[in-house]
Amino acid sequence: MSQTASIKDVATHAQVAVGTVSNVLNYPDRVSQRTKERVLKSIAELGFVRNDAARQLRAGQSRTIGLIVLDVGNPFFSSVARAAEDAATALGSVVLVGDSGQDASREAHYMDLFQEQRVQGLLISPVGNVSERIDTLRERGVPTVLVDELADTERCSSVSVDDQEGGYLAARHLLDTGRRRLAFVGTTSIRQVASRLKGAQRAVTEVNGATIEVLDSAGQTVLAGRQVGNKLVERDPAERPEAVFCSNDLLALGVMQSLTMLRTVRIPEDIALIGYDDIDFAISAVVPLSSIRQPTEALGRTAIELLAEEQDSGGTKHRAVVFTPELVVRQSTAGA
Amino acid sequence: MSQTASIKDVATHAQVAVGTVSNVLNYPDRVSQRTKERVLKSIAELGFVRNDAARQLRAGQSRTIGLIVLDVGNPFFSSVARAAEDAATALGSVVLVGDSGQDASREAHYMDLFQEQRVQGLLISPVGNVSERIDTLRERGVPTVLVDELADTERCSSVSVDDQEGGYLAARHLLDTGRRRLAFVGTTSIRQVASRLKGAQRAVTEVNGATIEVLDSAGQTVLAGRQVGNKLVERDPAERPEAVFCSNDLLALGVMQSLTMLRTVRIPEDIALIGYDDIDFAISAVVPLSSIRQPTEALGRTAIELLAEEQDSGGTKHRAVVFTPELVVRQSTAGA
DNA sequence: CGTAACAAATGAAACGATTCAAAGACGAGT
DNA sequence: ACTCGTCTTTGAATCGTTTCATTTGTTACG
Repeated sequence: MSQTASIKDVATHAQVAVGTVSNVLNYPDRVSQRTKERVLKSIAELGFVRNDAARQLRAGQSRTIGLIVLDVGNPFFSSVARAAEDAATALGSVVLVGDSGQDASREAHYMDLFQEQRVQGLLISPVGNVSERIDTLRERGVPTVLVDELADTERCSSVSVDDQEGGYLAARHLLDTGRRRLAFVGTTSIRQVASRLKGAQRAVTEVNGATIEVLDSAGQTVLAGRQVGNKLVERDPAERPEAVFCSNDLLALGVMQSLTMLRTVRIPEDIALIGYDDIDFAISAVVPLSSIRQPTEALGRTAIELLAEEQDSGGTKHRAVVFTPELVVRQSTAGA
Repeated sequence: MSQTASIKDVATHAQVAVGTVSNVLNYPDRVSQRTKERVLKSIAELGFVRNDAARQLRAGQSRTIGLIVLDVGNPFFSSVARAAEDAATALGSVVLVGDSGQDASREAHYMDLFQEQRVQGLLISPVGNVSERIDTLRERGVPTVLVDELADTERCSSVSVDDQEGGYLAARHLLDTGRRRLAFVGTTSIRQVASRLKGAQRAVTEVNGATIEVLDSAGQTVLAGRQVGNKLVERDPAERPEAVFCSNDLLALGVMQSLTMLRTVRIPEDIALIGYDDIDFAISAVVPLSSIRQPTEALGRTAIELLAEEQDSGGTKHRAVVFTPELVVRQSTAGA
């Protein structure tokens, strides 16, 4: 009783064949009421629990879906992850979450892991170049859905938000409220960030005399934001931008901390500030933060839906769903 | 080539026995240089990837550790989870994270799941009464470590933070800064929350004329905090508490949002506010939030260490590690 | 040259579930 | 009593890996 009982133990105990026990578990209708009861009783008495490894081995596939995100600590991703989990649970699957931390080797590590686990499918916000690996996976019947990244629909499906449009919305809003010398803060090596910048630059070209300066940050965290903010504070006031667009809210909150720390810079009077993602904490910031809202629940849910579509079609049909972001105006970009 | 190659395919391709391939993977020293190279070449050519299910089945145990938290969206837990993941990775294990959402049935669901997966061990912040299930698991050789909850060391190990002390520290600080009519906000049905309240009450009894009112919240989220905050705003100013102690920072941020929304209540002049957890966002709040800091990284890391100890000792030795929380004073509780 | 000692390679058995062709049980119809 | 059809049950084969007792190959030494 100390060790775990197997289906064979249950069969012996209930005096039936192993196949019958299996049927009770998987096709209850095939089994007569009497034996079903007897088997269930034995299962309860022995405390039998299915061995998922054995089941998977036989099935050749797990009921697991792999999800690789750039940072689980980032509310944007944790929200997407939660939505994906809920949707997957409804389909009887489990989501395994891996955090790449924007590190290509960690990303590769998780891909290896998921491949060993024979996951049903993969949802990924890629860091490195993973297209070859995705091709390999597809050949092997493991569909992939890119998350927060537009896919070539020849290869796989994707759910994303129009980052260029989001960048445009943010910059346009800053320009519309009278700011001209803008700064962009973000890790531009990340594709989404680069797109947001591109959108912002487009908005800037539409307005005469507007400029945008790019400040690269070491990551997309609150800490990285604080570092950039400190540099801004050190500058001669005349050299400071009139408005700062951060590629996510964590960065923006970090920048805000630095700027407001010494009370020499006022937000939004001296410098307007806008973030991206509209995380829950944006509204509670020192100065409530304007932001670009992304439909995280829809992203997570749709990712799972597309994965199911891929599976149903045998990995032949791909679809790229693009959501549109939304400007949320708060005090940090109030009147010029 | 479309389907996944098995170890047998590799063996055939490299013209060796399956056992040899297995040895190349698991005991490279037992294999001669020549064959090792040949096998590795075949592995690369066939794109062989280990089938983890088969390996687990044979091993009788997985390299997976289950972690069940109350809410992954809560930075406290995501930080603990990340630390645990890092520590587990160093030991060659993977952490599977389940979010119970403070729902006993979801918690049970994840426990079932983890048991089917034959996890190496379980880390859990319990919601419901799980002690019997933990006993069952222990009998079956699956050690459990309670996270953020003190364990009876007769049964299992635990890592926790002294919640009563934390509650005491928070309330004492409010009292020390001259506040007398306190309010406590939290979901008191959660044990940690109840302990924090108890500690706070202890501090209150030490000071003449001090009182503490308990406001139960529907959950421990920003939203729940906003609801409580709205009720406070609706009250006659004379009826409002002088200081509010929230059982976590999310709640506190929510309360802060409500109180500062209409600018009728000033923090900390009219109402002082202190939270719990000291999440990254606490410092960036409208009014930087005082809080009680918990050593999340140490919690996660130690949890994995204790799990390893349990495994080494065959589940006989248990240890309860209790960390001490720390008061972090910011503007939200500034001078009386 | 014989043999002991060691290294390397072998391949069948085992892990625990699912599947499926085959056998068994039972009742109805003739 | 016999056959047919339906419902239930059986148990061997299978999935892919690891393990380990055994065989095969090689070297060293007397």
